[in-house]
Amino acid sequence: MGKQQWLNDEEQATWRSLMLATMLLEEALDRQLQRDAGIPHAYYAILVALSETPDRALRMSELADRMHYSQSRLTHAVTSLERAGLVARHRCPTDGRGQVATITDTGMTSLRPIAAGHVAEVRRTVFDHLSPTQVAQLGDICNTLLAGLDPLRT
Amino acid sequence: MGKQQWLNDEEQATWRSLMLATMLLEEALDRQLQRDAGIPHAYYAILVALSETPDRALRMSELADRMHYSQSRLTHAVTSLERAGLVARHRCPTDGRGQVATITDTGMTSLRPIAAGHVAEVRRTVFDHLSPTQVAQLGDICNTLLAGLDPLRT
DNA sequence: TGACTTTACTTGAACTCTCAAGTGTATTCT
DNA sequence: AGAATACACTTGAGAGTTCAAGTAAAGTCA
Repeated sequence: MGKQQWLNDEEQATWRSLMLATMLLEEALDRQLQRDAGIPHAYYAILVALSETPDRALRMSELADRMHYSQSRLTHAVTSLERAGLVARHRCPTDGRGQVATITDTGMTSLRPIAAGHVAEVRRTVFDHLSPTQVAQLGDICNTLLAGLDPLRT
Repeated sequence: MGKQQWLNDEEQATWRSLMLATMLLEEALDRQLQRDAGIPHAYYAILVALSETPDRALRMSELADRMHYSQSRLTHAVTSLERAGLVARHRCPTDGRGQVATITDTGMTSLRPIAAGHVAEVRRTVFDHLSPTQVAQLGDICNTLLAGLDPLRT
């Protein structure tokens, strides 16, 4: 009744390919970054987000929102990045509850070669294999899914 | 030289959408299974693999290969599933080093409604939003990527 | 046969993430 | 102002994954 319960053959095949491809892709990205930079992909993404900000700093909550990470996840991550000297934390001047995370000079300096290695891996695993048409198709498909997955998107 | 170092705008946009979509999708799948079945997606996949096998049993190494999990990951997972009574482990009769994992009757009985709930979530998050053309495109793209990601594939 | 190597799996520690609970600071309401 | 509530972030425990090291049973070869 209403919705069918199972996937048809084409959906099934696509689903299995998607699950396997995303799993292997994430593993490849994590392995490369862990090997060459000693940080997981999720932490690298935080550094990138901070580095792209005008003053290299963001409130914890704003950063968590942009990354789509939970506050707790972000706190743990920033704690670790702080220990590594790549990020610093300061009290927010305008809100006593808040904290501002900043990427340090060391972080910025480290990031450049790390980003180059990461992009090379992204090329190697993904874009080297896809035609421009496929890149466009994949982008459309992901944006379609995001509309359903991410209620915060416009 | 040779390869360009960065991504162009279209690649960049596709890449960010892909990373976000796969992250949110996995979170949705894990949350649904954790909530309704008390197991993570990776463990659910093990149950499915065992249930699809003729005699509901597989050698640990064979199972690890099929799942693309490390031996260690599988050992930990099966240990947990065994504690939950969903899987059993026996010594392999033909190889003293080996272990055979079996999905128990309890496991099989539990699996049916769990699978139904999972498939509903997959539909809700993915296939309800994609046209048949997009499903085919996505399948092609993933298979293309898998050829590069998974050296074990023919 | 007996040493050597390989294979199959397990173990334990370190790390990341989630979830629930906790701390301290604004904000709101009367 | 004072009480109640909401917000920003942290903390700690539990669970899953990885990695390196460990155990034990085959297989190999002199």
